[in-house]
Amino acid sequence: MNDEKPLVIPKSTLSRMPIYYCYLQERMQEGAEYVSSSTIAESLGLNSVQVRKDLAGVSTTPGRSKVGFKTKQLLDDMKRFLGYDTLEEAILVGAGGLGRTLLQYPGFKNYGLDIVAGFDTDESLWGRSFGGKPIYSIAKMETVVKSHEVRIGIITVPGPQAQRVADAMVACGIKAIWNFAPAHVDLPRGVVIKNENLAASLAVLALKLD
Amino acid sequence: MNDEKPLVIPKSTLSRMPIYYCYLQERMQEGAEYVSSSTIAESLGLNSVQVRKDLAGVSTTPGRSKVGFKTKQLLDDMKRFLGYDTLEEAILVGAGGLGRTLLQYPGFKNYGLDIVAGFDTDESLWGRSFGGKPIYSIAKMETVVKSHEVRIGIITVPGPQAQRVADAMVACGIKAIWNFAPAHVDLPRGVVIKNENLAASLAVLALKLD
DNA sequence: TAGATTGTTAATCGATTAACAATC
DNA sequence: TAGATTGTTAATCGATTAACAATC
Repeated sequence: MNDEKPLVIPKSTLSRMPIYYCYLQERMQEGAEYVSSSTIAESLGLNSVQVRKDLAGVSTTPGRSKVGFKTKQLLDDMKRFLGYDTLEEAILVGAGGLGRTLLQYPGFKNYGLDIVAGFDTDESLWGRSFGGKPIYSIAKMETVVKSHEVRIGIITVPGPQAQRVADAMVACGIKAIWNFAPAHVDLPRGVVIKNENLAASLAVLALKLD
Repeated sequence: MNDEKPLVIPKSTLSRMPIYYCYLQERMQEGAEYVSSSTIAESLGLNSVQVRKDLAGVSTTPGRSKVGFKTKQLLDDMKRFLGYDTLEEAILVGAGGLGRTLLQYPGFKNYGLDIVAGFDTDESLWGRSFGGKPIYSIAKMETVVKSHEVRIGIITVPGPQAQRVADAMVACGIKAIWNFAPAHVDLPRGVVIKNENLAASLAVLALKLD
C-alpha cells in the first residue's frame, strides 16, 4: 500500500511550476482566497486538465469541488516543492555587466538563492562590493566554496573562458552550474548544468514573429 | 511532387537549434572542416539519431556518409534558419540594472537583434545613453516604434509594472515581447511572448541538485 | 572489404487532451 | 436540483529511440 504522492513529477510539469507560482503570488496579492484549475488554465492559456494534474502532483491537500484550491496553501506547497523556502548559497564568476546585475538583484532570495561572493580576474575589482556581495580574486574561490559548502556556481564570463571557469568550479566541489556564457561546457557526471543563452532564447521568439 | 524541406520543424528541435549553433561556432573556430552527427551527439549528450533528424530539417545539403556535414555550410544554414542573418529592431522598457546590461551587451547583433532605444519613467535617465542606446521618456515610445517599425519589445521593469508596459507596447504595434519581469502578462491574440524568469529557471537547476 | 557515417521506417515512450464519474 | 468543480481512466498526439538499409 502506498499513499505517497507520485514519486516522479514529469519534467514538463516541473517547467510549468514556476509559472504557476508566479501567477499564484499575483492572485494572492489580489486577495483571492481560492483559485480553480479552470481559471488558472484560462489565464495562462493552458488546458485545465493539465493544470489539475500538475497541481495534484504538488498540492498536499486535494482541491475542493466547486471551490478549487486554497491559494495560500497551494502557494506554500509549491514554494516548498520548488525549494524556494530553503536558502542555497552560490558563487558567481565574472563581475562584468551581467554578473553585477545578478549580484545586485535582491529578488533571488525569494527563490531560495543567496549569492555569497563574486570572483573576477580584474584586480581593480578585488575588494569592491556589488549589492553587498564582495568580489575576490579567483584564487580565493576554493576557500570560499569549501568554507561555505557552496554547491551552485554562476558563470557570467565571456564565452571562451566558460570552460576554464567551469573546470575550476568543479575542482572546488561545485555540483550545479548556471551558465550565462554563450558557450558549450563539458562537465563530469554528477555535475548538473543549466544553460541560459539569452540571445539564443530570443531567437525562438523572433521566429514566432513570421 | 514536393521536394521542399519538412514544412514544420518540431518545437523540440527548434529549442535545440541554438545549442547546435553555439557548438558549431566553437568547432568552426577550432578549424574543424567537417562535423558528424555522432560527434555532435556525444559532445552535447544527445542521441545521434535525434541530431541527424534535427540537422536534416535545416541543412540545405545532405550530409555525406563517412564524412558528415561541412561545418561552414551547416553554420550558415542554421544562421539563416534562426534568423541571425537579418537584424530585427527592438526597444527596451526599464533601464535599471538588467535593462542597462542588455542595452550594453554587444553580442545581440550576432543573433539578429538590434535594440534601438530604451525607455524609462525616471527623468534623470532621459537623454543618457548606455552602450550607445539612448534612453527616452515612455511618452516617446510610440513615435520610435512607429518610425522604425519595431516589432520586438523587451520588458525589464519590476514585476508589478509589467502588464502596463506590455499594454503600452501592444498599443504601439509591438508584436513580440521578451519579458524579464517575474510576472504573468496577458496579451491579445497575435502578440507572442517569451517569459524569461531567471529566478524561476534557476529553481529547476537547484531541484536537480538533490 | 570493413567500418563509419548517412537517412528512413517502425517501435517505444511520455505528455497532452478528451471523456467521464464523483462531489458539493 | 443543476452546475461548477474535482480527479481518473482511456485515447490521442508528438517526440525519442531502436532497427535497418544505403553510401562512400
